[in-house]
Amino acid sequence: MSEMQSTRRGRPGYDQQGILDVAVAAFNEYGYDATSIGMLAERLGLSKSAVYHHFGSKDEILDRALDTALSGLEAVVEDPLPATVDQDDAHAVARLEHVLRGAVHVLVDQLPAVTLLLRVRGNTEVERRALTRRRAFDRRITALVAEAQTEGTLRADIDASVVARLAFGMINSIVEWYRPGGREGADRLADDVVAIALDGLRRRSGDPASTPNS
Amino acid sequence: MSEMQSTRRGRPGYDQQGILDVAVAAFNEYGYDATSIGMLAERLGLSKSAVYHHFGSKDEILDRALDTALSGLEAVVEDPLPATVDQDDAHAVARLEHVLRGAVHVLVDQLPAVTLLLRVRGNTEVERRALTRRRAFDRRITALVAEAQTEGTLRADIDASVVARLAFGMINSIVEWYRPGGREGADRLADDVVAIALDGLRRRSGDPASTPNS
DNA sequence: GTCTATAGACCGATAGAC
DNA sequence: GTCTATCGGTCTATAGAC
Repeated sequence: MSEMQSTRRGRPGYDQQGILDVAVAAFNEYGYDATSIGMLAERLGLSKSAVYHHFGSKDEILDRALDTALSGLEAVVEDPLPATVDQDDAHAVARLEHVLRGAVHVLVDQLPAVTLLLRVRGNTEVERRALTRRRAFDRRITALVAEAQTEGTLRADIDASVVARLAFGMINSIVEWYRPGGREGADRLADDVVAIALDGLRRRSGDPASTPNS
Repeated sequence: MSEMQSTRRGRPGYDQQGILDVAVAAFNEYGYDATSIGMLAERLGLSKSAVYHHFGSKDEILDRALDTALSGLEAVVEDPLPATVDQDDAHAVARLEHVLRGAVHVLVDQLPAVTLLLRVRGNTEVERRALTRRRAFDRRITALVAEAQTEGTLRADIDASVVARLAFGMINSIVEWYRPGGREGADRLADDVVAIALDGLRRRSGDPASTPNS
């Protein structure tokens, strides 16, 4: 967000966000380590030194990109439910469904940054800080699952942290194949994820007949 | 498999499999690109040249490791169901469940190799060949899902390829957190995956009460 | 089968001119 | 804000002795 291409003056060139977009795309394409500053400079039509004018180090570029993804995800768990379905006996499961849908949307809206985040392994200090924030996010999801199990709306025969990990494993895997402009929109995709995770794929007696809509 | 530590003769040292194990562990820890032959040599207690005696290139090590994972997964889809539940109206869904469980087991048994496979992005010829084999595997899963939808045992309101991708996204995400020797065994984990994917997390009226068993 | 030594290329980062 | 030039370091791979 920040300033867009509103009132930039002086010599034309890249601002930090413009360089960031190109860098994240390259990191996702080749991997962070395999992407040199020289390659970024080439893609930007700049020299290496010009890139170093905008960012102090390669690590700093990564840091900024990961913050974009993490901020988006953190906003999802902090976003309270629009108080429509409030205060009944399915409060936690409704919040969980809300969070699952929100996560799918963040993932689709910030696809490059989230893709980068999910490939971080913790080999540098910047990466370890990002993983710490990711784990805090995971703990909040696990707590939400446990709450829904306690209120009786979620099956309680599977460990809450395993549920949280598998559910978000399913969501996170979307970055491996989702491409904007495809047939599947974010809303539809969120519907599919929620349908599988909460209600399951198996058709039970009493289900209405349905046909594929691809 | 092949020969194990049976009848090796001559100067003691590593065979290809021994080097492979160390290499895959290092690739997973630091990433393939960030792992130098020098680091492998150091871990093995050998020189760089000694490593090049066993493998012609870094790429060849990767190729062999990916083949291990892919062979395991391919064996799962080719493995016919033990003909117990054969020939009823739930043939395809039973085969799908069998494949889901088999995939979890391969993933747990060959954790390092599968982990490596799932991080391949297709930047070299070796990686692209591996991705081609992975896509062929995905297509067979999608076909199985479509078959189960046609026979009426799986809900048909979600595109078969989306179902296949999300289900295997959930399974594949296990490599991100599963560690051998943990509380969760492979069988138990496969139960959990099948329970969520096929029956869903939501508790429905009529479900027996249950308690967590962590 | 393992070693030392070295080649040739590329890396991240800096200095300083314009 | 962008450039050229360059430093010190690391990488994959090869050559050849033992």
